Amino acid sequence: MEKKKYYLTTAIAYTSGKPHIGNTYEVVLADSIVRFKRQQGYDVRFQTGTDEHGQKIELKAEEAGISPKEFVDDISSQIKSIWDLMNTSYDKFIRTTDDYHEKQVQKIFKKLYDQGDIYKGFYEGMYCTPCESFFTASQLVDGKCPDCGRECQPAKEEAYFLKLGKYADRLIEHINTHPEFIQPESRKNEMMNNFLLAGLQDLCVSRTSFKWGIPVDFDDKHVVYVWLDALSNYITGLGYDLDGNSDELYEKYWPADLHLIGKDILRFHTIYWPIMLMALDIPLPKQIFGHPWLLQGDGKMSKSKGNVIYADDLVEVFGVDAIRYFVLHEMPFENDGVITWELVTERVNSDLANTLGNLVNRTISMSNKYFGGVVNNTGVEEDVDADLKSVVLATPGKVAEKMDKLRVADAITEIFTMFKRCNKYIDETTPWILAKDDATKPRLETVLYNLIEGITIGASLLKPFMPETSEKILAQLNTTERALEDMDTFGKYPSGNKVTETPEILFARLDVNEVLEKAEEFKKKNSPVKYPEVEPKEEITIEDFDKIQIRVGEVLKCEPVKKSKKLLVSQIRVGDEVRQIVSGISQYYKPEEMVGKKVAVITNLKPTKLCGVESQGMILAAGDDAGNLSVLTVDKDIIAGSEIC
RNA sequence: CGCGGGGUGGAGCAGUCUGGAAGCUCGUCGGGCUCAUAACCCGAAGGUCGUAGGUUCAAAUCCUGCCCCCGCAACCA
Repeated sequence: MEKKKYYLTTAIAYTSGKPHIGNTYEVVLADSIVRFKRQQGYDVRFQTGTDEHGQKIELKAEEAGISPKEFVDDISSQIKSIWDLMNTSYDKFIRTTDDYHEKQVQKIFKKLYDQGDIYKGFYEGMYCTPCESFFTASQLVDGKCPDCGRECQPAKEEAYFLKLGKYADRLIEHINTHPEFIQPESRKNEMMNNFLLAGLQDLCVSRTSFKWGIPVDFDDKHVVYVWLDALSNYITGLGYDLDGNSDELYEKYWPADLHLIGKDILRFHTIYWPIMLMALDIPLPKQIFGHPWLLQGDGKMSKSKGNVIYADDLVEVFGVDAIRYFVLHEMPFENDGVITWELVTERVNSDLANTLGNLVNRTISMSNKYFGGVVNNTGVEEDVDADLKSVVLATPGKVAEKMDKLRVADAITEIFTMFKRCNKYIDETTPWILAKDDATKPRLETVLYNLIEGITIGASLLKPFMPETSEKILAQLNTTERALEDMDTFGKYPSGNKVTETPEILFARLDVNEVLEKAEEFKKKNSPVKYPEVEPKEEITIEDFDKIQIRVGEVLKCEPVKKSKKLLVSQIRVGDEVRQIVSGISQYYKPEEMVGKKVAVITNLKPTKLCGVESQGMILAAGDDAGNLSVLTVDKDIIAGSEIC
C-alpha cells in the first residue's frame, strides 16, 4: 500500500537580520508536526527557507557596504544554521534568490498578465508630498491630508496589479464549504468580515522604486513585489513548472496539507495566495494555520534594548530539547505566549528534570540496584497495575487526537501526564519495601518491568517533540523506538533485557540566578557598544550655516499631543515672543520635565503641522541607535532668545 | 473614534463560539516517603474571572459603556 503523503511548509523567513526565538518557534512547531506525521507512517515533505528580496534588504546591504546578494547569502546561512541547531528535519530549504524560483515567478507573472489577471495601471491617489503618502479620496479630511492637514495633489505611479475581484466569490465559497481551511477558526471570521465580504482591492504586485527583486521580464523598470514572489515558493520548491514540465515532487506533494504561518500574514495566505492559485488553475492548499506569537516577558523585543532572546543563546544554557519543549509546550493555541529566562528555567526544572529525568533515573537505578539491571516480567500483577496500564495505553490515542487538531502543547501534556502517573505508581508499589523480602522479589520485578515498559512507550511518543531526549532514554533502556501500532498492548519490552549500568542525568536542575547571570552576559554580547554611523553630508560654507538661525528657548509649558504617541507640544519663550513647537520626544521626556529647560531652537524653519498641531520651529536633540535621546540645553544660564552661533 | 489581540488565585495558561457547581502546571504551606537529580506522592490555603450596567431561573461565557496592558500602523520639524 502506498503511503499517504503530507506536505507542510513554514513561512519563509525574511533575511533582514538574525531570527529571534519567536521566528524560530514556527520552524520547531512545524518540525514537531512533521515528525509526528512520519511516525504515523506518512510520506512527509517539509519545506522552509528564506525570503530575500525587497527594498529593506537593498537598504541594509547598502548600509553594510556589500551587495544585496552578499548580504542575503550571509543572513540566509545564519538562519539555516539556527534551524539546524534546533534539529529541524526539513527536506527542502528554498531561497527566493534561487534560479529555478526566479524563473518560475517570471513565468507566473507573465502568464497572469497575458490572461488579463494582472494589468498595468497606476498606483493612483491623492499624494501628500511632505508625508510621502498616497491617500484615497475618501481618506482625505476636507480634501486635505488626514495626517498633516495640507493640500494633496493627485498623483500616480506606474504599477502592475493583480485582479482579485474575479475570484473572490469562488474563494468565499471555498472557505464556506471547507471549514478547516483557515485555522484557528476565530481567524477565519476575521478574514471573511474584514476583507472578503468588505470587498477586495486589487493587489499591487510590482514596484519601480527599488531594484532588488525579480525583474518583470517584459518590462524591466519593474520588479515583482513581495507577495507574488514569496508565496510562489510553496510550489517552485517542489519543482513546479508553468509550462507543464513540473518535477514529480510537485505531482506527488501538491496541494500542500498545511501552510504553517504567523497570524500576521494570514491575510496573504488565505486570500491572495488562493486567488493566485485559482488564476493559475492550481488546486488550493488544504489548510492554513496562523499560529500566535511568542513574546518576550519584559516589554517588547527590540535590538536596541538588547533584550532580544535568540535560540542559540537559549540552547547554550538549556540544550536543544529543553528549548523545543518550552516553545512547543508553553505556547497557547490561540493567544500569544511568553518566554523569559525565568520561565524556561522553571519548566526545565519541574517538568524535564523532576518529572521526566528523575523518573528515568530512579527507575534505572532501582533495576541496577535490585536486579543488576536485568528487567524481567514475572507476571505478578496487582490491582494497582491496571490503572497504570490503562493510562499508558490510552496515551498514544490521546496524543494523536490532539495532534490532529494541531494542539501540540496539549499533546505533550498528555505524555507528561503519563510520566506523572508512572511516578505515582512507584509510590503506590513502594519498590524499596518489596526489595527487603525475597518473597516479594518477583512482584518487584514486575513493578520495575511495568515502569520500564511505560517509559519506553512514553519516550517513543516524545520523539517528535524531543528527538534527542527520546533517543537517549531508549538507549539507556537498551531498546529502540516503539512503533505506534505496537502500542496497542502493554508488555512488548523484551523480558530479560538489561538496562544501562550508568544512567546519565537527562536534565540537570538549574539555578535561576545563575541562568539570569548568563542572560545578562548574552544581553551584553548581543548589543556591543557601537558608535553611530552617520552619513557625512556635503561640505557647506559659513554662509550656508548662517542661513540657519538657532536661539535659546525657554520651555514655558509642555503637553502631549492628542492622537499621537510620540509628540509633545511646547510653548517656548524665544526673546519677546512665545512659539509653539511640536517635537517627537514624548518617549524620552515627560512634559513636566521639559518645563523650565533652556533648549536650542531653530527659529527660521518654515512652520508646519504635525497631527494637526502647528509647529513653529524645531528643538534640537541628539539621538543614538540604542534609542536614547537628549535635547540640547545651554551649559550656563543664558537669557531666552540669545542667538546660538 | 487608525487596525488587531488581551485583562481568570503570587507566575504562566485552559475554559468564552455551543451560558448551568471556576480548571491545569508552577510557586507557597502542611504531611508522607527515602528508590531517585533536596527529587517523588498526598493534602491545604489562595480567585467579587479588569470595571459598571443589562439580558436570563442561571453569566468568566451573551449585550452595552468605561478603564488598563500589548502588538501593528502612523508620527518623531
